[in-house]
Amino acid sequence: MRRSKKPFDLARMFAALADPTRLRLLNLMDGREICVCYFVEILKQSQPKISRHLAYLRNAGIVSARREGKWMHYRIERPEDTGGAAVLDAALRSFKGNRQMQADLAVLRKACCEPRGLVMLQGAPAPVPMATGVA
Amino acid sequence: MRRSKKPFDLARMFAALADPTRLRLLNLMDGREICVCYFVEILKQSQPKISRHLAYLRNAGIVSARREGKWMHYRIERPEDTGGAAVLDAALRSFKGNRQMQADLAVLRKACCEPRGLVMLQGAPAPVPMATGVA
DNA sequence: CCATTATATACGCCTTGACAGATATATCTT
DNA sequence: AAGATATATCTGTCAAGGCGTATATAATGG
Repeated sequence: MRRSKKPFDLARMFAALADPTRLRLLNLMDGREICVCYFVEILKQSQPKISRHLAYLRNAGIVSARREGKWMHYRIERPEDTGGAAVLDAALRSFKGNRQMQADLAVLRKACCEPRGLVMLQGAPAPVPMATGVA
Repeated sequence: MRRSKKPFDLARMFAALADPTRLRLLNLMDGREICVCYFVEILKQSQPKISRHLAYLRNAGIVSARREGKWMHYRIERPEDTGGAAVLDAALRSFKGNRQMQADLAVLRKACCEPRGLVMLQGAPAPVPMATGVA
């Protein structure tokens, strides 16, 4: 049976972006693959809450997950749809000028340099930079 | 009392964009000021529904309204926030590749050329092109 | 002033999704 | 197999917001 590719749902993507916690998660994932424990530690939010928002982003097709032992790594999955990808890129770029987002990235950098400082992150796999995909 | 400018709420803007009807409205407003009756006629949706969605966009600061006699004209209001404006622009551009959006614009063009054909639009003020603001 | 037209808002119903807190699942370690 | 750890899902509660229908408001024309 013909399974024609479902058309990209822009409104759905916007719904996925319509939450401050999810935006912060995407900001942290921008340009790297990163483990759930980092999100929990950096955003200082409950683990179930982080996990639910990640699930939402997964269902919306914006991020993908990869398991590595006990750890789950999340990364941004740029939509194939050109318009969708452009919107997502614009969103990610807009984070650059946002205080909160800058602060989150600062904490991430610090956590990566000295994970022993963050009890939660001892032994956790460090985030891995990725090609951005943005030409 | 200090009324410092409230910071632009990106998540809120995304929430405003997270509805197909509102996206269709924005598409029709892209580059022109246009009267409510056109929305009702082109989207073939109930007048209260259209009006509610326009109110939502107004509250989100994405559009502004201007009264002219019985008619209300709506236009897109680009956010002052650079990132917000960039996201909105990307969204508007993404409509270009969308069937539905293209079809809506085709109906609009037709309605403008021969408003007598649309009973609802007899005597209604025609949409007026605007500078896009996108440099 | 009354009717008509254009638009906005109110009401009631229903779904989605946010949250906290409890619990389930997967993996590793011993 | 029995913890321990990392993450996911379930449960119940609540607020936001979608819809249709009814009604309110604003402007215009007799």
